[in-house]
Amino acid sequence: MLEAHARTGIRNRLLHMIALEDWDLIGPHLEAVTLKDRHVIEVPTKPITHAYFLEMGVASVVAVDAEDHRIEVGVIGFEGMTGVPLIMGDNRAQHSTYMQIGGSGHRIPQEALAAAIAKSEGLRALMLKWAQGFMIQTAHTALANGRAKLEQRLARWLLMAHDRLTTAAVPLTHEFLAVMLGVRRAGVTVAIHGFERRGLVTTRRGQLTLVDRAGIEQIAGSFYGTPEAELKRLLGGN
Amino acid sequence: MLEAHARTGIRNRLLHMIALEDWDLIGPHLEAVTLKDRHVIEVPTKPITHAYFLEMGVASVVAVDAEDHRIEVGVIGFEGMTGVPLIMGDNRAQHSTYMQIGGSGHRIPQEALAAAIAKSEGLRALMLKWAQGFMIQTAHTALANGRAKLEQRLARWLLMAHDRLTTAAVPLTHEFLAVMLGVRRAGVTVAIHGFERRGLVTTRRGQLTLVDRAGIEQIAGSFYGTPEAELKRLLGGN
DNA sequence: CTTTTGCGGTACGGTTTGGTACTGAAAAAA
DNA sequence: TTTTTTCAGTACCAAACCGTACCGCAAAAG
Repeated sequence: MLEAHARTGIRNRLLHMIALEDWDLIGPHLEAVTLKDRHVIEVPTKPITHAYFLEMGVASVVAVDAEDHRIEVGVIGFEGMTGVPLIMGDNRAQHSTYMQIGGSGHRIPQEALAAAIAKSEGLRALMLKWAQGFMIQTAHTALANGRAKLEQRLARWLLMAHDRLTTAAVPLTHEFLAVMLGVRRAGVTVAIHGFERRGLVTTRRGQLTLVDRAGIEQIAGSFYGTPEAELKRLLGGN
Repeated sequence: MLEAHARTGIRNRLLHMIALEDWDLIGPHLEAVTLKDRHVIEVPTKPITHAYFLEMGVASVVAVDAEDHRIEVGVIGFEGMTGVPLIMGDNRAQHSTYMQIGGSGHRIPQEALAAAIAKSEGLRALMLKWAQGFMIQTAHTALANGRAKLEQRLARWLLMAHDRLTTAAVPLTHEFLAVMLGVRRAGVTVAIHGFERRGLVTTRRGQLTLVDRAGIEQIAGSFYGTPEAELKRLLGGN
């Protein structure tokens, strides 16, 4: 639980943007949580018990179908929250959501969130705009999946991760990157090797560090950037 | 404009599900429209002036980036409405939306829709659930784009179109199918030829008719079906 | 009926990616 | 420290798909 005056210590953009008069609807219900690597937040078809406002780390939202095909459809960090369906009035998880890079955050029970959204129009508007931003991200993931090459998609992912981290180090194995991008592990290895050879990243076992962000942006081209710009527009430039 | 008693003639699922007490917020603002092939409904970055409730035909929502890469991220028919961002409190079009297969519908001005959603909780809940269903569709499009083969994606698209048409004939050129799937026109031609050889479809210039829907479903596998089932769950089985 | 345009069938080389598998090395566990 | 596990590097063939292009034919326009 967080008192109103405690918000100064909060990094989460959404929590930060909650109007003072709405804070009583959210703050008292928040529970600080540590979120380790691979911590599972939502499981497909199961009820969503909490929404998580991340402070640190990166969560992956992964779509899964009946034949176990899977691919990442969105990433969430300190700029947003998990549990988008809750905002839409649905309490069933559609996708698999888990921490891709460990961190921390605050979570709120589904019931408390629903009550808060029902009571405050401002709160509802804020979260709907976040949901809209997340939709845009998913749409652009669909675009990248369909038309970008492996190297471009990898670059896009690294940039999105970097945006949500405080260091340039991305602690992740090739295996997990491959799952998220929906490609072979070996393909990721080769692509990363190419980045390394061009001086864009350095690597260690289970870790990858961005060195030349501009260079990576150049590779990603226009597959990166639109969702980020749109989220800024939706939530204001602060 | 539609009177309350005129709703019996309506095929659109969403309009049909609007509660009687909410109808006054919507019905009087509706304008019947004929929607020809390629009719443009929304243009990226421009304001959304109307939301369209389709009666017949199929609309495509196509994501576009700065380098003009494009791919379809959703299709809409009589089961839904265009202008999802309006539901989320945003009035700017993110994607390109246009009629892929001509038809008809009713449109409502953005302002009237916004006012209606603000006034009625039930109306808001209904449309939010539609938006949630559309999000799921987009996520599964991302999944199919990343992991399905051309043949599977084509099968998926044909099934989604068929769901929204009254006849088994899909009046569409290979060229447009290719744009939506984000593949070569020639690739579509070859794939359709394969379907035809297996007796799944018959073709005429600018038209394609489903013959063996079950066979097409088998090809699409689990890439088709989830969004459809989820929309049913969200909006009720009626 | 003739002309023009757009659509579909086909081809070919090149690139990208998948499937699979083996290996050495780094990190974690014993 | 030794053993076990996990991860990254690499290789090979096959399949899928792209870029491009040409040509004949159907449908629309004149």
